Amino acid sequence: MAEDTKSKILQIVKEMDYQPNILASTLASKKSALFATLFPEPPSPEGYWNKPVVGVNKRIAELRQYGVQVVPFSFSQNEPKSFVINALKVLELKPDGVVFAPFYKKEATEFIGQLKELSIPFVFIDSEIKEAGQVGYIGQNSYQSGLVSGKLLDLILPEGNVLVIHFAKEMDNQNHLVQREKGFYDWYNNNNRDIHQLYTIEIPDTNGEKWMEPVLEAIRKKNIKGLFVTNSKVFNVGRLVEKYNLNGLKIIGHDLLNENITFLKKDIVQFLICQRPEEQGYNAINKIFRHVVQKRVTARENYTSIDIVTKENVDYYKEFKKDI
Amino acid sequence: MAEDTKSKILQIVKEMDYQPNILASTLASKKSALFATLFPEPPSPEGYWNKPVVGVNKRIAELRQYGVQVVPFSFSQNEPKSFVINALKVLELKPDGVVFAPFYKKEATEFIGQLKELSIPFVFIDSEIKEAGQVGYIGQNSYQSGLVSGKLLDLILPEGNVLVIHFAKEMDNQNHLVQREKGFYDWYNNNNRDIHQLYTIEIPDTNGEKWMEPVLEAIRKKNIKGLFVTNSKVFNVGRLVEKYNLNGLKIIGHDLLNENITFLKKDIVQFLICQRPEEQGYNAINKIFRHVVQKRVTARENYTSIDIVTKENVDYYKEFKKDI
DNA sequence: CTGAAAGCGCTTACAG
DNA sequence: CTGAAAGCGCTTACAG
Repeated sequence: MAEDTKSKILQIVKEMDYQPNILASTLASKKSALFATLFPEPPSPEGYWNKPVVGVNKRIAELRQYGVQVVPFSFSQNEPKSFVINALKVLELKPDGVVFAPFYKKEATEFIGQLKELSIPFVFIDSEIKEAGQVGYIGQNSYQSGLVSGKLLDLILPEGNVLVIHFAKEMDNQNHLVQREKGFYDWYNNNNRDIHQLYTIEIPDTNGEKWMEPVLEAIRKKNIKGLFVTNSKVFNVGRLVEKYNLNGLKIIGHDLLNENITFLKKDIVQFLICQRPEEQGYNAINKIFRHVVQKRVTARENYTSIDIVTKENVDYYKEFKKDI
Repeated sequence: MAEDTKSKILQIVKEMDYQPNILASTLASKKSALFATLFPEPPSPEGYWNKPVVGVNKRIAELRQYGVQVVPFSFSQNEPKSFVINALKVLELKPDGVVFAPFYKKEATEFIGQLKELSIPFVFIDSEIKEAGQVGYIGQNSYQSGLVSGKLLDLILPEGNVLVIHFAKEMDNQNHLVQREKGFYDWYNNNNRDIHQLYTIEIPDTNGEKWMEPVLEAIRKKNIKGLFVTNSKVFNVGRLVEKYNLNGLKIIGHDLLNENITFLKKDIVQFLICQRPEEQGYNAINKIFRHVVQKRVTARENYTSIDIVTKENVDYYKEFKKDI
């Protein structure tokens, strides 16, 4: 076709503001796509990592019409090797896209190399590795959420020292729990709140109640009045408080697990910092779908809001609604 | 067809888990729908009521494929008559559904009667009238959000009295500003916080700076140390604070207007209670669409979260993202 | 390389 | 009342 005819037509297309009918387009094209997810395995049906899966499934159900399918994989939160094994399974599947949590920095980096070799696009969820060639990241800015936690604990704690608890093991510098801790400490440092002394403790294993001893000892010997738990496992501290009848403590943790909500309502936990994990799962699938199937450009980083949840507003965060 | 043949077929349909292709369905059916919105007119391009409109337009753009159109109407925030006039225009249009803010109780009730007579379904946004025959409500639980404001101001205010400011006029009992005030007072009453005395003032008009006088007088004569503004117009108080160089005041208001964010970042305002107005507009259109076009059943009440926003987390609330 | 034809999975008007 | 045919607005394989 002659160039000027072409441009004339495009001109008219523009004038009439023609918008292709996306329904007809996807119906006719019969494209399909296979995705894989690789998330930590929740230790119980109440665990945090069940929540992103809810959002994933919701979006997948909607996208089934578009011929989209997903195969879920998971790995142990205490076993870097299980990440490697399941990452391998993902690669064998040869999916059109992957959504995963780069939980272990080293192992995740290797996996990323393999994905790139096979030209499989990927989206990070929950925590991120910068500039790793990802389509995008869905999750919180962990450092900033630590700052918020610091501010809030500072606000409600007139005196006494503070204990930061990581219920986790194998943490490296990239880990978002470490980033939260860093933000938290920085609140106290940047605002010269040195009337409070800060301590950190790492609890790798909460089977049984043996883990309680060092925490209890720290609380008693170090005049701890405030506690910050860097992940969703703040319910452990709630149990400790009830078992030993501790009172006067101010406690901040993360995420709306049922047991955490119970402790929030009992006023044992004062604030939960939340991040809408179902929405993250939903949005992560949506992002890889838009990239792979619809070839749309999406944002590199979609930071989730840092929700401050108390007894009084918790009821309006519990539901996940994408269906209004 | 014989009954048993029918049931046999339905049996197979069930076994195969047949799901109709919604793309093909809407493409073939060529249904279309005309909706109307009736919102308060924002006093400036920065005003709160521009935000729900953003969400409305976003959803409408997506639904254009489905043959959905919307005609927007608005009314003055100071003129109940303008509500009546524009409600009448809505009725003349004979839309298939209406989304509106029942801003003036009496006038809204009359409008509702007329909508029902014409069998036009409607969705409330921002504030609600209970049991009025609405398809649903999208917005905050205002009373509860008042409680949250009370708690937060209480938390940051060691001593002194509190002034509640309504920048509004013609408020009746149903008004959600009154509900917010009620929740706020109840926080102080229920927790026996009578070391603080509470006062309320109504400012109907903020043209010029004459309105500042009574507020300033109250602050000075009544030992006011904390202020709670029941709507998005807390920036007025910010201006007052800067003009008269007041300091040591603790201020809580509503909504992420740019000027409010500025005062938040300057630490003149300590907390903003927010409600994702763009999402509300988006969801309200979605709700009327699902009801009218898709004949789906939706929830009667979709309470928006009561977001607690500070200097530290505000950056993660500013964007409206339905496009990830 | 170009253009007409078939088909995606439904709905609906219409002939029988 | 029933069932076959046409059509929704696109994509893509294919004949020329």
